[in-house]
Amino acid sequence: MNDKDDERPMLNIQAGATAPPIAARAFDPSVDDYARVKCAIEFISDRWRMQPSLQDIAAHVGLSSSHLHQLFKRWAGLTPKAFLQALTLDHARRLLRDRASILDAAYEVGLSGPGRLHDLFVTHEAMTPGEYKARGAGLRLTFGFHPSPFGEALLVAAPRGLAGLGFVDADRTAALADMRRRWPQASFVEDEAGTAGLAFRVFDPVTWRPNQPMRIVLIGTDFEVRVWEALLGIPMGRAATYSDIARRIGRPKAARAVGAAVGKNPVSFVVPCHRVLGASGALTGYHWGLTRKQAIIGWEAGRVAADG
DNA sequence: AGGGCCCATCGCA
DNA sequence: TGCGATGGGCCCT
Repeated sequence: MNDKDDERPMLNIQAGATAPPIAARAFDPSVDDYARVKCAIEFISDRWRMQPSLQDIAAHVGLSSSHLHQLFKRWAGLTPKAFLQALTLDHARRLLRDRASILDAAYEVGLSGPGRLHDLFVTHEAMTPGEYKARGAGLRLTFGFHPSPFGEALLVAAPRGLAGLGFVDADRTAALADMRRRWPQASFVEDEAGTAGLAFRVFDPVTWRPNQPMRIVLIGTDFEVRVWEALLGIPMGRAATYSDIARRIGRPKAARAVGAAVGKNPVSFVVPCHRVLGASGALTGYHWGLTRKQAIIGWEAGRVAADG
C-alpha cells in the first residue's frame, strides 16, 4: 500500500530565515529566552492534540523555526518536536489503562452491542468466504468524497452497508485507487449524494444513537475479520495493544500478524484501528498517516472530556 | 519473504 | 533506574 509517512522531522531550515530579532537580544537575552521557552512549552502542552508544527509554535512565540528549535533545545534539553512526542506518548499510555478488562467488558456486552456510551453504534456482518475470494466480482460499490474533521474522507458503500472509509491526502485519485486495490473486481460508481448521509452520521457524534446503528460490511480473510471485530470492542477514549487483540481472538502469539491485519482495515475510523498502540504506548503506524492517527486520538480525547 | 509486534538483553548515563 | 539499540522468535498473507 502507499504508506505516505508524514512523520519526517519537520525542520525547514532555510538559509535566510535564521536571523533572530537583534533588538530582543540586546538587553536581557536570558530572561527573554526563558519567557519564550516557557511560552512555547505552554503552547505545546495546551494544544498537543492538534499536533502543531514547529512553524506554528515558532510563530506563536515570535521566532523563526530554526531559532526556536535551537533555543528550545538549549533550555529544555530536547527539541520542540521531541517534547510534543513525549506529551503524546504520555497521553497514549494513559489511554491504555485497564486495557485488558476493557476488551473483556466489550465481549460480555456482545461485540458492538448496545450499552457502549459515547460511541458510534455499529452492526457488522462479514462477507462469505466465496465473496471474499471473488475480490469483489459482481459487487456494486458506490463512493463519494466528503469533508471530515481529519481532512477529506472517501466513503465506499456496498448494498448491505458501509464497506470502505479512507482519507484524502494529496489527491482524490490516490485514495480511490487505494480502495479499488482492495476489491479489484468490483464496479465503482460515484454517488456523492448516496454516501453523504453516511458521512454525516459517521463524523457527527450528535447523531450517534444506539437505536439506529451504523451498518458496515467487513470484507477480509477469517483472521482479519476477527481482528476487526475485536477492534469494535475498544471504547472511544481508550486503547489496546496489538498483543491485547491477539489474546482476545485466541492467538496470543500472533501480535505481529494482528498488526498487519489492523493495517488492512478497510473501514478506518468506524472500525477504530487508531485505538491500537504498541506495548510502549507508541503509535507505531497508521495506513492513512501517523499524524492523522494522532489527530483522531486527540479528537476523541476531546469528545470524551467534553461530555465526561 | 516480510510486516503498524514483543520480549529479553546489553550498554550507556 | 531508565533509556535506546539489537537479536531472535512468531504467525498470517
